[in-house]
Amino acid sequence: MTEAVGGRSHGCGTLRAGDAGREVRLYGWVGARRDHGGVYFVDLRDRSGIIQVVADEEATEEARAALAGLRLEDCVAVRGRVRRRDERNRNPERPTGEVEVLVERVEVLARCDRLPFEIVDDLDAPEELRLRYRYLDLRRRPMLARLELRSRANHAVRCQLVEEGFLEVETPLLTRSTPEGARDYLVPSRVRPGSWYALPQSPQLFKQLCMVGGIERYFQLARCLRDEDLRADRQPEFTQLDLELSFVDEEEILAVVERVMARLFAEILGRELPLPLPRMSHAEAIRRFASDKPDLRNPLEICDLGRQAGTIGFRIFDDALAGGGLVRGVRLPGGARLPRKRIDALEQACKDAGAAGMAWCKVGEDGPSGPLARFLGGDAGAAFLAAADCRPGDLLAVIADRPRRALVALDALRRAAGRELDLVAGPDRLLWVTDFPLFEQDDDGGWFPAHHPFTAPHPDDLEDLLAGRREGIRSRAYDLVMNGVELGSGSIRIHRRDVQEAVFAALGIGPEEARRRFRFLLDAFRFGPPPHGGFALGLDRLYALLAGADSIREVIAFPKTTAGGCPLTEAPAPIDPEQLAELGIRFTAERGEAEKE
RNA sequence: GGGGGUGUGGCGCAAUUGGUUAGCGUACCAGACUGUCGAUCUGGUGGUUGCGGGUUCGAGCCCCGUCACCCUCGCCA
Repeated sequence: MTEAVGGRSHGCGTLRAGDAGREVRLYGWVGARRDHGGVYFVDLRDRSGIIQVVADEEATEEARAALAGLRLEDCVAVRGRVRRRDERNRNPERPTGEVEVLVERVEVLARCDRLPFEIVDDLDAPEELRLRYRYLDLRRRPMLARLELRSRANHAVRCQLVEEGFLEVETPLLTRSTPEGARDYLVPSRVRPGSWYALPQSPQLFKQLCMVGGIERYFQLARCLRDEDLRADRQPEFTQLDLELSFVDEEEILAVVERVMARLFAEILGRELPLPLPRMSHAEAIRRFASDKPDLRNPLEICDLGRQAGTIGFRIFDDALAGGGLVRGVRLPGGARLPRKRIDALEQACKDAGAAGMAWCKVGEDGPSGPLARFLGGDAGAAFLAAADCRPGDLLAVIADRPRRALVALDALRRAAGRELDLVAGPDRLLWVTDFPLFEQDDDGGWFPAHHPFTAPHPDDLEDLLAGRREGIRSRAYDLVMNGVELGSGSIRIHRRDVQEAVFAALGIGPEEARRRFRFLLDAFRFGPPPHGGFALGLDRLYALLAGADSIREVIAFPKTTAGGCPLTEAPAPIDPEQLAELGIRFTAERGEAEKE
């Protein structure tokens, strides 16, 4: 490669005692330097690992000077001879710690400026800074390890599915708006001014078209784009393992996904994932955990106090029930010993989740105490506590609110209580949540698809659906949940025209609107569509869990900030007026001002 | 769109109730040191306290606005 050193012969991290005496040519970056005024050490690092390069009295004066002149993170080539270290100088902390490379020749390939942050494993720098210099962040071992994990996991997924007869198919990025319900990213068409592409929120319709096309078993590591606000577990662009199968029912789809998960557990974590995974209906999950993605490592459960809450004379409960709301609580076994401050923290968690407050009482040997206690004196109070199965030493926390908000608060309460009492423990807990409702209702009473409008209804509810009912209709949709995180979801799709029409009708989508939005799919379904269904697994979330990372940004090479920006490229950015003119686009005055400069 | 948090040399932090010249570690620069391994020791450079305004004799600290980032509710099937 370079004339002075010669072509690369080894990776730094690969050298072992058996290589002693060998001449090696290494390429990499300068890590720590240690200068003893006569003997110089440099930790040379490449992707394979770190090796100590040394210049002592055996090295030429020129080589010693060259090594001593290196700075942190210079990119260099080194030629030298591997030698075994004296016993007292070995470093058992490192795989290469038995050897070192006596330098013969050093060539600086590129100097490094002063660094914005240190290249160390336990870096504590602002994330924004790490993102602006992501290429430096990636030099850190933990980042490299996460990207390696991601690459190995992607490979394992592909191997498993190809072995099972799946075909990897790429679908368009420039497409038209699809029915997922999120905001689209739009791309203007130059050749057809006024018309726009949409970037895919998922390949949903294309994979169904693949089924009509006879692919039978499709998969893709698909990039998906949604213009919505971000979170620690949400990016505007993310990757999902998208798959679809023909001529199968739920059982085969769930089994395939389970085998993929088991393979990932085996290859990435080195652990066996016991199959089949447990299943729970959506209704049961809501009832017991106030969540459609319960963390089963948390043993706390929700109790419904709606029947007793109206009998104790507490106006907040009465009002909630009168307004069609819920009164439900969480019993914290042994929670009576919690100090007031910790209980306040629980209430704050409920308030943060949108609840007006949290009623609570401690249960003692001689009756309840705390704010709620004065309503719990008589038989009604005893019945109330009994309904929650309270025993002396417990803390009972109760939420009374409109149904949706109550459930959000109860979920938050359960999570916070699990944290406060340190109850969330044990091995990873995966489960299927099944029998989701087909439709959900927004606060204005409008109905929308809980999954998407091509989800098949549960066979037992088909008659009700065709009769025009919406409430309580179950679907053939299912979610995969791990440790309280929704990893993915899927469903059996509708392939019967009358059922599809009934669903559209239930959603208030008339025949014209249906044709306008989904014509290509409805057309395709005229030509002998096979029964089919599929699944989509959020790989960023899954890999974050497998890597033990707090945020999916840690397993994405170049992630966005919560405002959807990229600190590295400074995207999104204003563009030239000429580009806009060519596309026939003009900003409104207000926006135009903002974009000027 | 709503709520909360953070913002002080490149980076991590400190600075009494508002009070002298904004301090420490690390990185960086220079010097010393022949076996270190996140080397050590000595010395040094480096700050418009995110930005704008206000209160005050006096603001890193108090008030208002704004920006960026993070968390969260809505939103995202």
